Amino acid sequence: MVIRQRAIQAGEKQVRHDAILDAAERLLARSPERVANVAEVADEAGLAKGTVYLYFTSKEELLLAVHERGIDGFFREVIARVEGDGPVGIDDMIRLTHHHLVEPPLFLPLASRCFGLMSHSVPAESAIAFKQRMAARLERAGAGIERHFPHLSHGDGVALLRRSYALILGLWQMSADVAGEAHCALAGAGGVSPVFAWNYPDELDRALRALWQGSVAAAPAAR
Amino acid sequence: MVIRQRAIQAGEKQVRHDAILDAAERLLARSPERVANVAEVADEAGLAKGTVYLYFTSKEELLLAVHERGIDGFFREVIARVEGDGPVGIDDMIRLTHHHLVEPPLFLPLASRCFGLMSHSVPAESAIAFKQRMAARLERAGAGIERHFPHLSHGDGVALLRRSYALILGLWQMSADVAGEAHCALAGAGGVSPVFAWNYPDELDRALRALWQGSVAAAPAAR
Amino acid sequence: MVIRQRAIQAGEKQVRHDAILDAAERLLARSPERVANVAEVADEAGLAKGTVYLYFTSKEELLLAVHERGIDGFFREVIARVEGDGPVGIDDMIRLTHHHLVEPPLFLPLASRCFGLMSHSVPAESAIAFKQRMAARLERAGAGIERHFPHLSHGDGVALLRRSYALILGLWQMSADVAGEAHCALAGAGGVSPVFAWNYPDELDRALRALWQGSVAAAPAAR
Amino acid sequence: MVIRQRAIQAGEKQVRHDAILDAAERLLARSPERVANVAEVADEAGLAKGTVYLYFTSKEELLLAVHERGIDGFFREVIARVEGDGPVGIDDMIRLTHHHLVEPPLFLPLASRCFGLMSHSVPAESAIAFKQRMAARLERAGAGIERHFPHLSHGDGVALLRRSYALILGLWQMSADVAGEAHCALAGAGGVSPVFAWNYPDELDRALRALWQGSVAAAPAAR
DNA sequence: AATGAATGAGGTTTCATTCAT
DNA sequence: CATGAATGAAACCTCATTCAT
Repeated sequence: MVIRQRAIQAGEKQVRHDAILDAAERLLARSPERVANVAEVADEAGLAKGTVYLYFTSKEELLLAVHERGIDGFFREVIARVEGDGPVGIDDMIRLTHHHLVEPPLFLPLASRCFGLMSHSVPAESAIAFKQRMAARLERAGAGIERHFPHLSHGDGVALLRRSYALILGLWQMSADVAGEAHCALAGAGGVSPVFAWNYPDELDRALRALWQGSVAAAPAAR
Repeated sequence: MVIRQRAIQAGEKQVRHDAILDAAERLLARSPERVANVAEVADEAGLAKGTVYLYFTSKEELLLAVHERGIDGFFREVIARVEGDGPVGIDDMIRLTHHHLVEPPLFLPLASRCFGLMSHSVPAESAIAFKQRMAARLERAGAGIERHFPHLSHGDGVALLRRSYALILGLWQMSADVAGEAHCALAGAGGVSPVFAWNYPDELDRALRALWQGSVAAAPAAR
Repeated sequence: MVIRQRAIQAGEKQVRHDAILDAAERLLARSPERVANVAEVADEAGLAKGTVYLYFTSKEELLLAVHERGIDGFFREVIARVEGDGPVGIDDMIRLTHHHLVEPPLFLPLASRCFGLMSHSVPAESAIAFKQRMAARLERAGAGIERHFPHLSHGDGVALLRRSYALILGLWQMSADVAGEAHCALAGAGGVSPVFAWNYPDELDRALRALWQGSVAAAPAAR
Repeated sequence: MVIRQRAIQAGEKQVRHDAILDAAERLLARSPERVANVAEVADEAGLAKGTVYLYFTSKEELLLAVHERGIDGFFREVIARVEGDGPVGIDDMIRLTHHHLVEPPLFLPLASRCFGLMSHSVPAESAIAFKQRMAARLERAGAGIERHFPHLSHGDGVALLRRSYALILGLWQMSADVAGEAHCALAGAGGVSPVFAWNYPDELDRALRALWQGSVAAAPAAR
């Protein structure tokens, strides 16, 4: 392996850090059905295996970082919107969701894989730190949302986001479930049954819309 | 290992088949954080490793079968209720959900693990067959539900079940997420933040109730 | 790898167990300067890596077993001699030592490597069991020796063996010390210095003889 | 890492050289059960990893140097004593041994680890140089001892030191052997067996005393 | 049918050493 | 001289699956 430019300064290190995340992301996106091993990630990043371990404590932490970056992109824009001056409606929120969480081919598979993968392997400290960063984002986004939908009271924004995320993830898993191709095949074949007459993006759309409409209306669901 | 009586007749085979599922279920329930390996399952069932492969093509198929049995229990009772004579309300549905899906310690971890585990490892045929059995149950349950909630139109029952399941699974994963213990710790510590001020069973209850109330009311969410 | 005859019965298993030990021994003897890895051992035994782990919990336990077998051969013959009818003299003991511990090319390198290697890695249970088996042998051999050398009192036999072993090991390490070849080179070159004018087998001989003579004489060293 | 003053002059280099040895020694003493890695040594010395390699060809050479320094301290005092004017007795020698070799927590673990570690990794040149320095010390000490114990003839002093060292090292390894804690446990439990009824310092004391007494008496062991 | 011995691919992590800066 | 980022070989062990008995 050619010795690449060394990352001496903090900025350069950040670049390399991100390059590794990019590599992992590319691999994940390329074949969502499996988790790349560290050797592959290093290779994809044009680095040696050991170098990856200079930037990430373990493979799990690397995956968690990729995941977090995906979430972060979503939250940053949500927060920018809800804390900005313009009006924010349900459609805007759904559009953001699609753009950041549904369309990128890697987000959902990774999110789905992060459970079970990390619960066990990530040291408690990292897990807590992750959760705290997450909480900060959630809280800010939730509060912002509450400002835009006057019928929401304190805590409703966060709860809404939580349920949205549950739907996003849960529905995706149901569609990706056992052999998604099979799903398509059956949908085409059986045809009429409402069991197969759905596809993930549309169904998510409807479900989210129902959830939000039900929540921001005059008589919101209990927090 | 003692050589047990050979299962010659179909009935005996079914018994052995179920014994293996029972064993896997016990192990899963005993330590939900890990997936038992085949040797352990065989051991727990009082059989040899090779014997497991006489009844299940692969480990994945075995897990899928355990999962399906869990789902089946739920659907059988749902169908019995909605096709029975008595009245059925939202509370009844939520109670059944809790009883079959939330309370058994193994269901959710397993369901969660079934994605990603099976999507790629289970041969298409098995996957299709699984989906078809699933579809049949769903359809019957969905239709039954539609009869009990007059504002639902055709297909709404199935959609409602689908979204319910998404919430059940999605919320559980969020709570089990990265190191559930960390969650508890933070909940106790920070205290005030609505981000941590929730627990799975209660939140699921509220979310399901909101979903169903919103759906079965006069102006249901679009299918 | 060709599937070799399976070891079904206990006897066959013992054979395979020993075959693995033999393989490890051969490798150790072939290149005493390094510890073979498990893959090599398996290969040398004509087995797969995994098979080695069927017979030994870990690599350390395997090495410990090789070591113990070497010791065992020595003790078995010592015990046979001292518990037999014939007379036993110092020369006999020294001869046995040479035959079992000095001449086999693997014993000393392995013994030397067993410290530090195992202290950390072998679980306490195994270590205790090993020590207990060792103690039993030592005690029997020590008691037998005391019967043949009337001036020895209780415990002197064991102490004598202990010190003998210390000399065997300590002197060997000094000679094998930093690059044994260098030793030879210097011995030939400088010539006259008593520092280099010794070789392991002879020096061990003299040291053991002095130790035993001093110990079994009328006024033995304090236990 | 702060860029420390560069060592331009020979004296400064020696200081840095020793600082590295000190660091290695401290780490070894702090946790005798493991060999520190180069990064730790550098860190402990307040230097960068690469700097260590400016002063030592390899990790092995570094360890060898630490070891040699330990031996050197012993020999320097021994030589001072035996070449001094006062009388020197067996007790004095044993006292020196304890002070320099037994009591420092790092000496024996390191000495023990030096075999096998170095035999193959240290280039011949270094090994020869090491041995020659060692020989010079040994010879001087041996000769001095012969002057103080009139029954010793030429070469006996060196042989005595050699055997002493073998006992020191050999016995230590036997006591440190497989899981020293186990040893203690068994010693407390079984109680009566002479196999466990010993501890290193006392046994070494007795063994050395016996060796020296037997050697310096009128009829010494053959050289 | 049942067994369980044998297989061997597969992945993570450590760390001595090098060398661009 | 000093640094520390980068390297990549090396080694362990697990476990799903096969197949001789």
